[in-house]
Amino acid sequence: MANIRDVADSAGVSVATVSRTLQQPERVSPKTRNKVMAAVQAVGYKPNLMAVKFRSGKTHNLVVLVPTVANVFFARVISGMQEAAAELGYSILLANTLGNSEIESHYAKMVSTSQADGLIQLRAHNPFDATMINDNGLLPMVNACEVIDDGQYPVVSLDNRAAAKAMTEHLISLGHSRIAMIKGPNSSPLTQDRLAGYKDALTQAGISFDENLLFPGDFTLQAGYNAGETIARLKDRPTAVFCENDETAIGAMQAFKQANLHVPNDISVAGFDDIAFSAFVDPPLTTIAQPAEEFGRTAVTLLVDLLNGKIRKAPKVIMPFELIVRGSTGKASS
Amino acid sequence: MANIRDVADSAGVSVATVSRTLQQPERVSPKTRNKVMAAVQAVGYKPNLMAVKFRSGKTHNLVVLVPTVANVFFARVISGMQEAAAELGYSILLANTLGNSEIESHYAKMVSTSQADGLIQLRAHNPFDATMINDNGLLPMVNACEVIDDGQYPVVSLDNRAAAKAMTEHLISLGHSRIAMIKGPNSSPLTQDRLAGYKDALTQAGISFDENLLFPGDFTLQAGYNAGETIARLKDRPTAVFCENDETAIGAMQAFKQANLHVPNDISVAGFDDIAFSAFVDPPLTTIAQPAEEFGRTAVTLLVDLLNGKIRKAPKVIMPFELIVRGSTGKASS
DNA sequence: GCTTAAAATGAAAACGGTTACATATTAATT
DNA sequence: AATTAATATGTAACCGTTTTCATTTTAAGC
Repeated sequence: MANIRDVADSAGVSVATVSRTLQQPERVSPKTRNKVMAAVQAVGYKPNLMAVKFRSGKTHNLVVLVPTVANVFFARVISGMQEAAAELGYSILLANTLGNSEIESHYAKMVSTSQADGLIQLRAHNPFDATMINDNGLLPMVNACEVIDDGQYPVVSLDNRAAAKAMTEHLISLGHSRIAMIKGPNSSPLTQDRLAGYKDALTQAGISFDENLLFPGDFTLQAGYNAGETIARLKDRPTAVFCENDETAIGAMQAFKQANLHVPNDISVAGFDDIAFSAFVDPPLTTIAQPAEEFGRTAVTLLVDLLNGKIRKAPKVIMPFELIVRGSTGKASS
Repeated sequence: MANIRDVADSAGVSVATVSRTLQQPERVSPKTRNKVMAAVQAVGYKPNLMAVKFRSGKTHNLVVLVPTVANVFFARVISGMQEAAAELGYSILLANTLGNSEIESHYAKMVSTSQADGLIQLRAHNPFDATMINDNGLLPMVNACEVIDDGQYPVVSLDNRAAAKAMTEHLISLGHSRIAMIKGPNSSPLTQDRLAGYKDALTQAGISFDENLLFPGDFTLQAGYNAGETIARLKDRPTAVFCENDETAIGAMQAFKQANLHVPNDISVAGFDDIAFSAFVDPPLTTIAQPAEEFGRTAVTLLVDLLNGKIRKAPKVIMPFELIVRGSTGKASS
């Protein structure tokens, strides 16, 4: 494998000149620039980027911790990240953590071991023990989507509370007053925020909150199905179910159908995220759309700014949401 | 940031001893080992892995080119990869190529620029121009899932032809003889193989192949929906539709429902892949299950063997499939 | 044409580890 | 206790770049 010295010899210049030609072409005369470029071609030179990154101390790699790439919403976020990263000259190292904190640590350590410049977390908690904290005590990190905002790190998030309130208001406006909620994991801030928004809307409409209408879930199809089965069997069945994500909603709808309940005539179902499948289930799912790709783009941009010292105080970016009304929600069947 | 020299000074030994303590602990006496370990703690030493990888020439990174992480089947494959990689001491660098050959090149070049040791492709074609081919003319690469087998690289694949034949036989056994197929992109070898299997079964059953029952698609929900709409409108409608993946099948089912066709009474629908959603649509989808995680594990294992020179001739691994019969296929309504 | 500033280039020292080789220490053998 | 082998440690070269600093070349100003 040809190295920079081979190029230098072939071009009859010093290695410094070769390096400069490649890094800052304007700093070398057009004449030598051409000589060097020709030599690069001639010897088939490919810079050893491991050496470059080592020497320069900048890897231009960003680690992204994603709970599971199987989540179609995250997949869209990742697409946005990759776009923005490419534009800014960075590579994304995607870590599919599966909620496993060992895997999380493994990849997070890439920052403290100089394999990556910064970190983006799509799932906010405090995964980082002291061993992976860098010198000034703060990792170059951005939290996106699911954030715990302790003011230390930049965050890009949705106003989940407002979105959940908007969806609940939609259901109330259709005449529903017994509205169940299938939650995400209690440990998730998303769950808390969406629950709060749900309560906000109830309170505002003068509907008293009923703890018994809350059902546990974990954002999976199966959990939605399980909760749906339970709900279908209730004597005093709610007329609407608000699910904290679309997978849950699709699972619940399936359970309702198998229990011979018609959606939305017998029971309305609403989701959250607007994943691609939601438009193709029967009936199509009413949900909250999030600008997923934009989440990714913003997170990357923020992180790169942070790395370049362009950010002093940790900013908070709130992304807009949109209520998408489809066929799965309808008038309450009193 | 403390470096190896700081540790050496603190422990009162040479840098070589520190390096040995960390890399091959058995080669240093227990006494100094303890001294060094204590010093590592004391100064908060974190090896600069960029330096290690540069010096040793082994990055222990594997690049994985995935057409789109949004494909839930690929997501499972990736999970398997990450597992196997972790066990073998490798990191997966996931590249979401979106079919964009620039992104593909960008990440594939990580191998020729010493940022990664090898490459796994989940979508086989010939993306690599000469500039990214290494010295001996061959990249350390494994093709998985969707493979063009030119005998040069190890492959891990499914017998798509046999699987498609099995599914078609299933439909024939239910009395169907007019069986449509919604294809994937023609450029994909998967499409060709599955089409061949479909024809095999028809031929074997003495059913003549009808070109007009072939419908274009691209593995997306929308494409399935579009094809489904077309099929629903046909005067001489087929009684079954075999879709080359589950997304397509789910899209088609939705179109059928909106056209007031009942699945499977009016028309049977079959998919391929057995993604999680398939069990939760109405009716649940008959499909072909693939050992997705095992695909990933095998691909990684193969690549690491290749890197370690344990493989001489490019092996071909064929993974098993399973026909999963659910509610979307039923007796032909003559 | 001479002086001076600016631009282009080269020599060599880093960067932070690993590792071959030399040397010192310890253990084994007689 | 002396000799030898085995083990432990140290010295220094090296990996392929970038970058500082010194030097040379070119351009500018008068």
